[in-house]
Amino acid sequence: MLSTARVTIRDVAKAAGVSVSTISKVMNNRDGISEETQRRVRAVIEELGYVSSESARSLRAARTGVIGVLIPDFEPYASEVLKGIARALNGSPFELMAWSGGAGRDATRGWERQLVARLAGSVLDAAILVAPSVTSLPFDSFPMVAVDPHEGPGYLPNVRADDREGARLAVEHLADLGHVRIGFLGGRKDLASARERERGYRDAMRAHNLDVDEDLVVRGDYSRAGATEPARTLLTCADRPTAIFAANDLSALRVIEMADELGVDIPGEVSLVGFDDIPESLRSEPGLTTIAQPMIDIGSEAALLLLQLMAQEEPPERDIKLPTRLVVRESTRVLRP
Amino acid sequence: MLSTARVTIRDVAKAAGVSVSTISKVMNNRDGISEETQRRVRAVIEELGYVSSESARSLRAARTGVIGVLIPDFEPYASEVLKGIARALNGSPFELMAWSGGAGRDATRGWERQLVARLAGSVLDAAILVAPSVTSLPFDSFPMVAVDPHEGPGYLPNVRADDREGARLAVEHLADLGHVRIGFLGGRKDLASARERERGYRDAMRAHNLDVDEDLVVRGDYSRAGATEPARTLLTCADRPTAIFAANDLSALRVIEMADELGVDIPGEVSLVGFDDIPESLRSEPGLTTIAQPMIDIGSEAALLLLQLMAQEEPPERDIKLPTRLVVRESTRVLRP
DNA sequence: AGCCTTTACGAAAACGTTATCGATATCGAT
DNA sequence: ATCGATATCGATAACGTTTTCGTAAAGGCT
Repeated sequence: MLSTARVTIRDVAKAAGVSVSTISKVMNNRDGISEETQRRVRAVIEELGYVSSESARSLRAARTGVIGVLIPDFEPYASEVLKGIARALNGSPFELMAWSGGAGRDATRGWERQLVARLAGSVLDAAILVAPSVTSLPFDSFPMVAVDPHEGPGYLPNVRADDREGARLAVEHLADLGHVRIGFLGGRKDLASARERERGYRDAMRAHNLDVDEDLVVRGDYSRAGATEPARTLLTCADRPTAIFAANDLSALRVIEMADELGVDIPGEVSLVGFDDIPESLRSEPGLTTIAQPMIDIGSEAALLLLQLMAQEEPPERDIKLPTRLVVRESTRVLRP
Repeated sequence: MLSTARVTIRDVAKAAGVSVSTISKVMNNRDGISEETQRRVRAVIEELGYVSSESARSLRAARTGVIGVLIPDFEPYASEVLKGIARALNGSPFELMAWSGGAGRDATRGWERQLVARLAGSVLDAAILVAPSVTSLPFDSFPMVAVDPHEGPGYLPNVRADDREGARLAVEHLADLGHVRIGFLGGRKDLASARERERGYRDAMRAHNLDVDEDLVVRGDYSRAGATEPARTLLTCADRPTAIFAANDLSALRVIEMADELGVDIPGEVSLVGFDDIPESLRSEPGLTTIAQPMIDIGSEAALLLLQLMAQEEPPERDIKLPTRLVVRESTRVLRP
């Protein structure tokens, strides 16, 4: 049982007294093999515990039956989207693989371009790209769907939240609480979502006749670490804002940590709103008021869209935008003068 | 740019006017290639946008630089563990891949056995198995670590929670609240964790001089769907228990749904404790009292252990057991007669 | 009996890489 | 000028599959 060498299709062929091609045909349920031979071959396969090598199969075969999700990192947002994708693919004939290549060496040309090139057509039959940052991809016949992509509609078929409206909800909530000096901590500038949320922020500020102090507009990269300096800037600047809208929850959670370090009370001195409603936001102290986006549904919709693309069907909608909603917890409070 | 055919190493060789071997050597930073040639080759690679095919490379090369996490499904528990693994692997030279093959056709011989056989040695350099159910795996030289495995210590190097103690905490909590008729909804019987939690339940019942009514001991499979019938049994049986300890949160959440359907009030009529403390438990109505296990830490520890194994180091401990703790929310209440 | 179709199987060529090893060319030393 | 060492590169054989195509045998038909 504890064999060190892999048992190959050749071993099976030899043991069964037939050719390699026959084994392959049996494995893939091709016809042209007699019942009798099939039985014998299957018995040998079972006995030797033969399983075909994925890389060899991928290399040769046209289809692999696996759908890949390419993500920058296994962070909370991607994890939730993944759950949704898995749910939608459950019962389909496809296997699901998630590959995180963000930290890879060659970030210059876009991690997703590299990953797609490496995996497309051989390892993968199709892919869902989460937060891709490149404009074009060198593959036309390869089915792909983007979630929270770089470009807006028109680029790849994509699924996203209504980022602008969500941002508007966030600012409106703060304005309703009486806040005037509202700072903004932005996200990865290469993503449409970050730009849209900033637009929503500016729209809503204007709609409420509030001035945008450009000193209070800073940007991170959606990651926890990337939010450190922007958060410090906002919390320590001369005329500190009384409220902050962070473009995603991970950044907002970093603001909470920084505030704690700096002795700034949230929501006593500063109110804070995030975006996403990742599970972690529920556990923070104080609980984070945030704009919830339906991450699981986004994943499911993306998977469904991809399935349609793979079936050569023209999907009814190639730019799917899902609604957000405000979730009020403890990180926001009425401004007291 | 929109080329339909893949650009192979041969194309690059032709374009650069050198042999295929030279391209390969440049790609892999082997020496024996002059600076001058390297520059020219790299330029062509850049120009053509060449990226080597993962499957071809996997097939031939000894190492791939990829660590795989094999999970039955992208459900909350596995997702949290994945976050921990990703965190520990961040900064390491390895890429991370998660493959979900549980739903695969051939569940008979154990999904992880199939997956390992398919991926080991070619696609993957090493693997972390989450909740594997097989006793032995046909690979000795392939580094593997199990999380929440079938067997207890001695099988594969593994990381797990202190399941028995956790279960004890759960029952003790219910007993302290005055409950006597305490039901148990078990998990996948092929996993050690499920057996340990049941043992912990029985231990604690005995320790509190409570009888275990075998009619109140039912079993699911840790999944939401699998908990449906056991949950119904417990909630509709003649002499209904006043409290239920579910072996994991997913099952507990199903109990909440069932109770809602059946018009049973939680915690008014039945108290409920889960196990895991997955993010979803925080959002349930009522909030689920549960035994928290450090899923992220479990993932990190597993990754660290795997790294040691891959470096041929003998790890200080091959059976890592992490502590649990009781988290009281709203699904449990003092028994009122 | 002759011919054509069908069935069952095998030989061999891919798939795109990496690794081994041999072949030049260059150079310094005798 | 000869020799041996060193640098640079290319042919070629793998890696483990799938697929195409050919072939032999068997069967059905006139």
